[in-house]
Amino acid sequence: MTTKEPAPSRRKTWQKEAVLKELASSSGFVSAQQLHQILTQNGTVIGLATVYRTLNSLVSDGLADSLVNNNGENLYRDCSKDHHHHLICNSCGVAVEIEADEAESWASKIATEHGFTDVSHTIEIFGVCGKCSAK
Amino acid sequence: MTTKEPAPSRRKTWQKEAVLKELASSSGFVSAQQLHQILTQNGTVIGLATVYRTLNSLVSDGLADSLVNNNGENLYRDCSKDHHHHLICNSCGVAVEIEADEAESWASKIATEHGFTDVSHTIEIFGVCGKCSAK
DNA sequence: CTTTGTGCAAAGGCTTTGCATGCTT
DNA sequence: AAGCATGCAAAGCCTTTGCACAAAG
Repeated sequence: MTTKEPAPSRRKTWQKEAVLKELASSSGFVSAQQLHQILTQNGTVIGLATVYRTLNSLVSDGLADSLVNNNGENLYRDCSKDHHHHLICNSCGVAVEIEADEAESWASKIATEHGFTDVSHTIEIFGVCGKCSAK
Repeated sequence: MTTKEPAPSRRKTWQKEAVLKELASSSGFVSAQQLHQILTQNGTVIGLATVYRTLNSLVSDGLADSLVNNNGENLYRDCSKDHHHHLICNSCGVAVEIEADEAESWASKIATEHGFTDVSHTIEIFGVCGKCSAK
């Protein structure tokens, strides 16, 4: 396994700015398809492939974070936002932002103990929220 | 979004036993395709679709856990095994099993506080291991 | 005998890629 | 002018599904 590195973005295009802007104005994680749909609805005509490519380059440039949800979709988030995690309802999909200082420090401690550097992590909790389990 | 529930398994077949047995003898998480490949190599002739279906029913029966990795693949694990997490090297792919009691209890505490039930979580740490960063 | 499980192949959904064209520099 | 970025469509992957046949109860 080798870390793949899509070429970083060298040129400035309105497409990239549009994607980044929309990503920034979204709260929490968004999928590439959602982002594309939102842009389209806003009247921005942009190719789906471009959204994917832009998102991927944003991630490799460290401008965005990504994770994979339980449906196998990639979700993206503006990296400049506070680093936090989510508690996601498997039934209605609602995502609650949670404080994860404890987990944060635990993760970095573990990584350091094992000699790892350039550490990142994925911490997401799934379950069924109160409303849904009441049904 | 609604939690889907494939019908639970009612009949006993050698295919199910083979899948469960192989899952049990695997350490950590395995993908459906890996499992199918292993079974095939062992001389067990079984359909890929059957492996998928069996694995899914094992999960809904609570006999197996599943998660999605960064490539969008579903990974499965025998539920009876210890619950642990991984520290994964982005460069060489080595995966170190880590103790995560702290994180475990933190996760369930958070979920409970927010009224969530049927909780599961994904906690994986990525980084570059000592060997790779030395290169 | 009835019903569920299996196999195979086709279909689905998300993401990546090839290629020609357009835009940035 | 030269080269990266974009769009579109085709191709790739993993997973699910339809259907006929085999097996379990």
